[in-house]
Amino acid sequence: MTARSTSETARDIPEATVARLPVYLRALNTLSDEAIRTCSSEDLASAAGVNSAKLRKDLSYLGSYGTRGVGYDVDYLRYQIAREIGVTQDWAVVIVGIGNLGHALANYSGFRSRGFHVVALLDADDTRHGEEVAGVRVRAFDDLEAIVAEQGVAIGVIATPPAGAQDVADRMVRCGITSILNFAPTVITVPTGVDVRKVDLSIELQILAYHEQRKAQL
Amino acid sequence: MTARSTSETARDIPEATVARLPVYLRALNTLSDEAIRTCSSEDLASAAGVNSAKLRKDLSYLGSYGTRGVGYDVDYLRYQIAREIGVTQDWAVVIVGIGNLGHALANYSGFRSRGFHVVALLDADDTRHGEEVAGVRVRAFDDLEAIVAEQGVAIGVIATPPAGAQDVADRMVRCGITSILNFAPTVITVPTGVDVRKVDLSIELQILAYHEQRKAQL
DNA sequence: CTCGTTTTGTTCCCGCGTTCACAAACTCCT
DNA sequence: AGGAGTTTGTGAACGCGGGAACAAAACGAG
Repeated sequence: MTARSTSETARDIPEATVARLPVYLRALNTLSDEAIRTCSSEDLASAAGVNSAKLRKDLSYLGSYGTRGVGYDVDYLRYQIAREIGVTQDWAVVIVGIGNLGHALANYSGFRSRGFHVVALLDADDTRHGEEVAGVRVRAFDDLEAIVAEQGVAIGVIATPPAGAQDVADRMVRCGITSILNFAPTVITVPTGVDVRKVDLSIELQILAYHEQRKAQL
Repeated sequence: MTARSTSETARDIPEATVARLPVYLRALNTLSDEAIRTCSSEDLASAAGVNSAKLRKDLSYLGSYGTRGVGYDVDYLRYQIAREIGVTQDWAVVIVGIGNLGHALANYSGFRSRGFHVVALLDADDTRHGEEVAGVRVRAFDDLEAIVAEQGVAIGVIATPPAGAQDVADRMVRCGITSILNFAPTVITVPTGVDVRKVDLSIELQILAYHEQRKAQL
């Protein structure tokens, strides 16, 4: 293990592990709600739907937060993971594109409860401006710069039709946004230093269709 | 390359490749719309946002559909990929849970245009029954068996709150559904032979938050 | 205090996926 | 026809992630 120096340099956690930490966090929240104080790697792994060896290895990247022969303290581990992910602080999020999906995202309770705060809803269609969605007023896309500067937004969500997605991304990047979650079914390119994650509903269905077709061929 | 016998046995395509085929398919559709007849692996790769070597290797799992020195015929390759994925045929899909997200999914045009057909919307809340969403009437969750039997549904989408997701999945499996797309933020377990893919909005944001936090530490 | 039990943290190995690099194959021009 | 130029398809090397297996550490009983 990397020696933890006083400079507190962030160890590099494998990407695959980072993707699972939120799953562990949610499982720990559930356990905590059930008033369970302590759990073994086996318990937590099955709650998270993974192998226990993998879970232990994942947690070992964060540090040594368990007790051999005993297991993990649920609340303590939960805090450590939340801190590592960065959801102990609150993140301001801007959503661009208030169609069906944008609506759903704005109303999604899972954001607020996990440290994300929708500070603005933007849409290019000015007939929607002023409309209120999930307690937030829809504003013009041109307000992006001002909002990002005022509220210190680092994360942007794109829920526009595919044609406009690249433009929105470009503008977000120019404003200083460095993390983008893209729901538009198109490839967007950004400069290095900006992270993009893509969620594509129809691709997921197509992957299922492929396997379904293969099952049918037997 | 595996000799293509007359029995036309489906070669096994790596999972990572399967996940990219829909991306290539979309890129090809775009090229085709632009009246581009032929493209090189370099062209298609950049349109799909991947490395050209990876693209060529991916396509090589399907067969040898390009021409050396020339490239790929856009429409021909498009058809081959569509056939391989299984989106030349139409797939019946049932959506359970007509909240904000269920609404958005029902209205999502990307489904219909890619070979997926929403045949039923189901919700446990009977005050919603009869309501019409995207031209489909919302029905009782208890109608699931009948609908699956009648329409030959193989793919189910879960857009319920997390508490109900496992029950919905169990019932889908009992009806004979063998592919599930889960939007509920919870781990669901299914018997082997059933495929589940998970889309979790808040996990994606948390992954971005992690990287964002790391950038800020510098 | 010592021994047995439990469970973590880690090492080692294997397989998958990515990338490089190049031979094979096709076109075009002379 | 032949050679130069292009582009595919694939063999080989490499690195990352997953899983088994085990040593180290804590606890409890006697």
